[in-house]
Formats: sequence, C-alpha cells, structure tokens
Amino acid sequence: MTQPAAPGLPSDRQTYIRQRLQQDGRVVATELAQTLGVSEDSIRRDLRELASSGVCQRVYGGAIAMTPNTGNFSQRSHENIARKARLAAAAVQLLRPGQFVFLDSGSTNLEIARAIPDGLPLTIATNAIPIAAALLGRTALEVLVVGGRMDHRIGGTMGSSAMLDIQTLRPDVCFLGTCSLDIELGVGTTLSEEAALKRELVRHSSQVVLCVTNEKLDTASPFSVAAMADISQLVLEADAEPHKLQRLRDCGVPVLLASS
Amino acid sequence: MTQPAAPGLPSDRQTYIRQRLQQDGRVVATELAQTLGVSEDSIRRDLRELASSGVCQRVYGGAIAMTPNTGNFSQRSHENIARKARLAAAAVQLLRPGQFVFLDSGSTNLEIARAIPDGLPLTIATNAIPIAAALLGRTALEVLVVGGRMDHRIGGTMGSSAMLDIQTLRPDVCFLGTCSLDIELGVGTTLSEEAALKRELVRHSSQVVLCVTNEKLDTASPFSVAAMADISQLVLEADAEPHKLQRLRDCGVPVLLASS
DNA sequence: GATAATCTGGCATCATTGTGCATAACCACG
DNA sequence: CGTGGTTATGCACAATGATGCCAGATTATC
Repeated sequence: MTQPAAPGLPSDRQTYIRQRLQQDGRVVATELAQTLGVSEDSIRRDLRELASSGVCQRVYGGAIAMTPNTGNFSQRSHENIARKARLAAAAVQLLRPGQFVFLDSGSTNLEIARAIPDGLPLTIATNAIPIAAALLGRTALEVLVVGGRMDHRIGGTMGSSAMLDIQTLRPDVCFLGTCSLDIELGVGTTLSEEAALKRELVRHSSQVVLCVTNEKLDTASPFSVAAMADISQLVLEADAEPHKLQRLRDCGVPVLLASS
Repeated sequence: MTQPAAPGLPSDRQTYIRQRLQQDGRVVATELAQTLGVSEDSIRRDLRELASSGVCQRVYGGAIAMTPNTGNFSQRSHENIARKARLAAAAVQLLRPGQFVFLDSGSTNLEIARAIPDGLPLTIATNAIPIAAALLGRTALEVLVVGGRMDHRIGGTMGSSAMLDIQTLRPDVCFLGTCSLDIELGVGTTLSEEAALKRELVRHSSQVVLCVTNEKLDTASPFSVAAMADISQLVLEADAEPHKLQRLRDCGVPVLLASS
C-alpha cells in the first residue's frame, strides 16, 4: 500500500486517489478522508474533479474507476448507461422519417439504437453486431448489416470487406462512435483499422453527428478520424464543463444538449 | 465467486448482482439480501432498477438475466432450450481445431455457438446476428459476418448481397438451420429467400451437418433446400422415434445421437 | 379457495452531497 | 516588508439519495 503524503500537496492526494482507483477499482470517500487526514469535503472535491477529467465515475459514497479503453465491449456498454441513454434520447430527435442512417459501433450508438422510437420508419446500416441485435424484431426498420471480420474489441465488423461494403452506401446521417474529441485534433480512436473505417464513413455520409460524453471531451487518441470541420452536429451532455462547451460552440458546429 | 464488499457502496452491490446474473443466469432476492447484508427491500429496489435498465427481468422471488435481444426470434430460442442445448453439445464434438465453420441462422445453431468450447481455435462465418452477438468476446474464434439486409423473421442477413458474400466462402463444415426434414423431400424451409441462401451454402460447403429436433422429423416445408444425399452428418435426439431414426440411418447418412 | 410468501408504494430516518462562506496558506509584485 | 489576489481547506446548511419498516395488494402453492 502506498504511503499517503503527510503534508500533502493537493496534487499528491489526487495522485494517491488515482493509484487507489487503479488498484482497487473503487474508492470510498469516508475511508479516503480518514486515511489522508483531510475532511470529506476535500475528498469529494477531488473526486468531482477526477470524475470531470474522466478518470473515475462518481457514485454515492465514493467513486469507481473508469476504464475508457480497456475491457471488452459488454463491460463498457454497462458503464454510464443512464448518461448515454440521455444522450441517445436527445440524438434520436434529429432523425426524420425515411432517412438512411448509419450507426457506427460504440456503446453510445447502441443506446441510440435502443432509443429509436417505435414506428419511425428508417433505413439503418451498421457494422456493430450488438446494434444489429438490438434492432432485430423492430420491423419498422430496414436494417443493413455490413459484413466482414468481427473485431472482438470493437464489437463490429472491420477489414477490407467491410470497407468495400461501406463505400457502396450513401447515408443521409452517420452517427460516429467516438473515443476522443479535441478541438485541434478532432475526432480520434484507439485502433488504426477502426479509424480507417470511420474515415470512409465520414467521406460517404451527408451529415456526421457526434454524441460525446463528458469524459471524452478534450482528450486525444492515437489515430485521427475527422476534423472538427467534418462534423455536422454535436450532441453533448448538459452538465459538460461550460468552458469546454463554449469552445466547441465557437467552432461553428451546432450543439444539441441532452437534458440531465 | 466475488466477495461482496464489506463497507458496501450501493453501486458495488448492483455490480455484484450483475455479476451473479451473468454467472448464474438468475438470482434469488432473499439469498442476495443475506449475502450482501442488506434488507430485501434494497435488493428488490436494485432488481427493479436493473430490470428497468434492461439488464434482467423481474420474476417472483428474484430475477433472471436478460438476453440482449427481444422479439420473435428470441421467443423461439427459448423453446425447448434444454433439448437444443443437448443437441448442440453433441454437435460441437464434430468440430476440429482450425476448421472453417459456417453457422446458419436458427435457434439450434445459436445453441451450438454457445456450446463451442473455450479455447478451441476456429474460424466461424455466420449470417445470423444473434450468433455473431453470442460469439462476441470469444477471442479464440475468428468470426466473419455475412453482410446484407437483415430479415427480422429469420434473425439474419439475407438478400443478394449476402448471397454474393457466401459465394466467396468455402467452409469445411456448414451447420444448416432446418425447418423440416423428410426422407423423400429432404430439407425444407418456410421462406423462399432463406431457401435460396441455404442452397448456396450447401453448394459451397465441404460437409453439411444437420441438427434436427424430434418435432421436425418427417415434416415438410414450402421451399426445398437440399436432398438427403447432400447431407454429410445428422445429429438427432436419442429419444427420437425408433422407426424414423432407422429409416434415416438406412439412407446412408451417419447419425450422431445426443445423449438425453 | 386458503395460506404463506412476495411485491409495491409510502414514510421516517440517516448518510451523503453540493454550495456558500470564512479562514489560512501561498504567491507575485511593488 | 507589506499587500492584494489566488487557492486550498473546513464548516454550516439545505437538498438529495439510500435504507429499513410497514400496510395493502398481488402471486405462488397446496
């Protein structure tokens, strides 16, 4: 166990909390306050700050570690379900009857698929298996599945075959799954093949919509997918940090806020 | 078994319940209350919340895990699940490491997908979305998804695009989903498009394996898929009617019986 | 149909949380 | 050395969340 710093620079304390989060996966506020010899208020402030940076997720009584890029798809899709569902509820308001919509892989897009109103006639294309599974039985929807080799990390098809399939599509709207969003660096993702597929998607879609949860704002990933200029519409959480939100608005991209 | 947290963040409790659901498929409220050291009321509240998130389905006395997809396909797949699982357990004994296997759509084939032993390296192609979803995360398996228009009745992709995809494959073994089997009429199915796809599948596969539950024996369907001569291997239930079984053996097709 | 177990919703109670405010430490600058 | 500003911290208080208990309704089981 790491020794808590006795005089304790605030940043040291947060480093210690990060360590504990990585080590145990979760922390308890009261226990941290006692261990570090500060009031629970300070701990709460730290946790709030770490949560807004995307390091952890705040829960009643403490916090649990956030692992944005690790873990398999089914784990990720259980995190932040409520927040992603709210984002999805806002996003589906952008849909119009008869549109041809592409739903990229990603846990947020899975929530969007679930949030599509019953009876709204759409044609939906996707390379994500869980999304196709969620739309199975929704007879009002014409569903096209992009074939190819399935990537277990992404939860969707990838590879040259999938790329070729996508090139034959001309979606009206594409909901792009996002790993990170930064104003200068644009949209990024963790896998090179995934990035290539998403770039093709952006190239062929009339509109590109991006749904981004708070922890992904102002972060970067190894592979670039699109620049801010390629984005037609942003959907963000209402409690996103105001200055980040303002800077995104200043880019000229329409922003839709998901009511919290 | 995961150890329940002693101080117990509320979110940890729900995570524990999720784990138990995934592990055992069902949970009992009274047992959970005792294990976690909280009142049954809290457990019931948790289960209600998890149910509203779609994680589980509430039943009298506890909850059962929800399979992600709903609709007519999953209804079918819940019928005779035990019998189909036994059939599947026998069928996977036919698999050899490194084989290229095609799993056609159908609830029996979904059970086969679930019954594939962990660590057995295979390449699996499928046009069935629930099967692809079931294989997601099984990293020992290379999974190829056949793209195309998804048919909500079948639960898989169909159409000309899927046909073309299939023509590029040369599976070692194909597990053919079956609606009916009759010695004179061969294998049949209810939809013409489905039949066309299955015919293509039979044409391109080295071996064709048929898993058939008792109620499908000696029945016919509108559209013909294959003759008895096209079948390489049958997998039947051990308690099939002896005279039907004997007549199938007489056709010269090897028969594997699933122990009941 | 009777009985026992379980479920739902309301309520009281306690813990946790966010916010405003005051205090103290620290830093830069004249 | 003094001063104004910033930051971190702790405390008080109101709001929210979680929990257990209870009464009435519902459901399983005999």
